[in-house]
Parts: sequence; C-alpha cells; structure tokens
Amino acid sequence: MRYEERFESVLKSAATVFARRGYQRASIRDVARAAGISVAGLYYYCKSKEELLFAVCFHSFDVLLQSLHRSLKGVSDPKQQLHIFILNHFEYFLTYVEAMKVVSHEAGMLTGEFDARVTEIKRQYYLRCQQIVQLLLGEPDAESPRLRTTTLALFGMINWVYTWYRPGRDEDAKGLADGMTELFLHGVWPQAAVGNGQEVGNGG
Amino acid sequence: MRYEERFESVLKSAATVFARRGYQRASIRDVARAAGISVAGLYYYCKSKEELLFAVCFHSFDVLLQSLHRSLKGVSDPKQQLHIFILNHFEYFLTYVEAMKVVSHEAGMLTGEFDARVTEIKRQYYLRCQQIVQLLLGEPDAESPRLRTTTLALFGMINWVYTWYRPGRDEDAKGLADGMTELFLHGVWPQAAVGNGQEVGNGG
DNA sequence: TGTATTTTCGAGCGAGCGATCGAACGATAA
DNA sequence: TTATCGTTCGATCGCTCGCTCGAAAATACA
Repeated sequence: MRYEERFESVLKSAATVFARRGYQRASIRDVARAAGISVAGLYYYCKSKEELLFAVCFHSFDVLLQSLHRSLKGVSDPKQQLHIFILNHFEYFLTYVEAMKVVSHEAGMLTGEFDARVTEIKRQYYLRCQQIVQLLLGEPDAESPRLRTTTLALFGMINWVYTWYRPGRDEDAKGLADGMTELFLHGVWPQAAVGNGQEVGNGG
Repeated sequence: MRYEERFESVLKSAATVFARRGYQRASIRDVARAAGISVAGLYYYCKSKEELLFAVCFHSFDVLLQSLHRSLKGVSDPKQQLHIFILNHFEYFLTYVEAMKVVSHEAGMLTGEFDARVTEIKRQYYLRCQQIVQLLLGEPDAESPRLRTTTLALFGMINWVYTWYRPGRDEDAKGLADGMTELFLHGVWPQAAVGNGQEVGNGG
C-alpha cells in the first residue's frame, strides 16, 4: 500500500468522522481511531486538523468539478446541460454522502488560505451552474439579481438533499435528477404556466 | 428589567455567538461575554450549554409556526397558501438571520429530549408545508415519494437562503418570496410547460 | 548481513473547555 | 437595623483538546 493510498484512506476516515460528529466536536483522536492509527501517526499525514478538513473539501470539489466538465463536453442544449448538471451533482452526492455532508456543512469553518482555496473552487462550480441558468432564462446580464436568485434557488434544492436523503426510502440519483430538473424547468403547476392572468402575491 | 426579558436577552446573545462561531466552537465564555455577564451568572439562566442551543432553536420554530398559522387562517387557494408560506418563512429568516442560521445549521447537535422536541416541532412545520404542496400537486397519497421530494425541494430552496443572503445586495423578503413562488409554480421555462413532447433526461 | 530511510507510536505538553461552589451583592420588607 | 431572597461573581475543578517529541519499529537497498 503506497503513501498516496494510505493518505486517501485517512481522508475517507476523516470525512466519515467529521460527517457523523461534526468538525468541531470530532476530535483528532476520533479520526485516528477510525483510521486505525495513533494520533501521532495521523500527524505524519497532515499538519493540522484544519488541513484535514481542507483536504476533504477540496478533493471533493475537485472530483465533482472535473466530472461535471467531462459530462458537459459537447452538449449545447441548455435543458440537457441542466439535467446533466443536476444528475452529476446527485450521483456524486449519493456516492460520497459523508464527504459531501462535510463539504456542505463544515467548509465554512475553514480560515485563511484554506478558506480562500475552497471558496475559489466552490465559485467555479457555482459559475458553471449560473452559465446554464443564464442560458435557460435567456438573460443577457450576468449580474442580474434574478439570475443570482434563481441559480441559488437551484443550489438550495440540490444541496439540501444531504439533510434528508435516505438510501432505501428515496429515489436513486437518476430519479431525483429527473424530478428536480422537471420541477426547476416547469414547476409544479404547469397547466397555469402560460400567462393566465392570475398572479400570486398581489392579491393581498 | 424582569427575569423573562433578561433571559430572552441572553438567548439573543447566544444565538449571535452560535451563529458567528458555530455551536461547538463557541464557548460558554463567549456567550457570557456577549451577554455582559459572568460564566457563573450565565448558568443562573440555563442548566447547560445544550439547553441554550435548544432554547434558541425551539423558541425560533415556535414563533415561526405560530406566525404561519395566523397568516394562513382563512386562506383556501393553494397558490396563495404557498405564497404566504414562503413569504412568512423569508420574513422570519431575514428578521432573525442569526437565530435561523443556528436553527438550520446547529439543531442537529441536540441530543435526547432536546433533539426530540425540536425534531417534533420541525416536523409540524414540514407537515404544514407538505399539505400545501399536496394541494398544488393534486396528489391524493400523503406518502407519495413525489410529494416528499417536491416538498423537500421547496424546503431546500428556501432554507438555503441563510447561506447566501446579503441584506444590501439581495431583494427583500417580499421580492424573494414572489420570485421563488413563481419559480416553484411555473419553473424557469414556462413556454415549454404544456407537454411539447420533448422531455429531459430520457435522451441519453 | 548492515545501513539508511520511511513510517509508527507512547507519553505528555499547555491551553481551554463546561460546569460548580460558596460568598457576596442589591433591593425589598419588617 | 436586620433578615430575606433573587441575582451575580471569582476561583477552581476534572477533563479533553490539538499537537509534539524522541525513540522504536518496519521497510528498502547494499
């Protein structure tokens, strides 16, 4: 077993422990125990607890982003792009639930350079998604508030999954992706979509 | 200043500190300092740190739920109900950003009886929302997976807000509520809403 | 085999944690 | 004044934390 493999195994243990206990509550001793090594041995692979959190977060986004780029290559239809984006997101989320829970929930604990690098790669992921939504909306302005709100609403829908998803009970990645793509494109009330004069929120 | 008022002031300080530092990282000394009292003095108002977190979470949901019931009274149109639900949610979220950040982010740290009581009141809030979505979908089965997924997608959209909302930059509660209600009802692609034969996700 | 390098660990550091205690405070009533 | 009672605090407890050190064990190569 080479160094790289052992390091990735340590990362996986860290992700599991951080996901189950939360980053702050999880102790370095918990991680070491899960990885099957001593505390001092753990520090052979990292310089600090925060670096462990950083490594889990950055590695996750790296793989997620690379997979997205691969899947989107050559696809020009915005609706197909959206579906690919959502499906890619769910496939990764449901495969690496623990890592993604850490990324979603604990990345905000990072500071300094660690924070900067994770924020940067998160931003790349966000911008790639925003491009797709911009095409869907036919919005010319990349700074449009509507574009921002809509993109972040989509992010909310798909990121929140880690708080409720249960493998046996809920659909698989494809099922979820189909459903949420449909919801994001057409809403739950499609028959009223083409202007029927009745708007919501102006009646009070 | 009476006891109750002082206690609520302590709760507010706790919410602020928990929101800024995270529940685990925030020390009881931080809370005491923010509340302008000593550590021992703080323990006159609570039995433990966890009880403080519980009080913040439970109180928040209590107010949110009561406000929702008040607003929904007498409204029968599902679309109006949806708009009211979302608006109520945002109004509360944007008024008590810090408390709601704690609720969304840290409630999972609770254990035992504390956990049970917060989970229970969260469930009431969820079920009230699910009723509305059920009406919108015309779904007869309350256990339908689609109903569950759709409701949780809505929850994701509106709960995620605490991670990105910036008071100066983004719209106010009403603006957000209008936008998200529209998105949830009709999607971003309304012109393709009524079955045009082209579906997403079956092309690959 | 001997030697050099990589990997592992037991023991323990200083710091900070949540929580507790008995004493003392200030306002009120006798 | 004295006694009462709700409220506040300084001092401190036992414990766990992130992290480090020097030495030993495992491995690689001669």
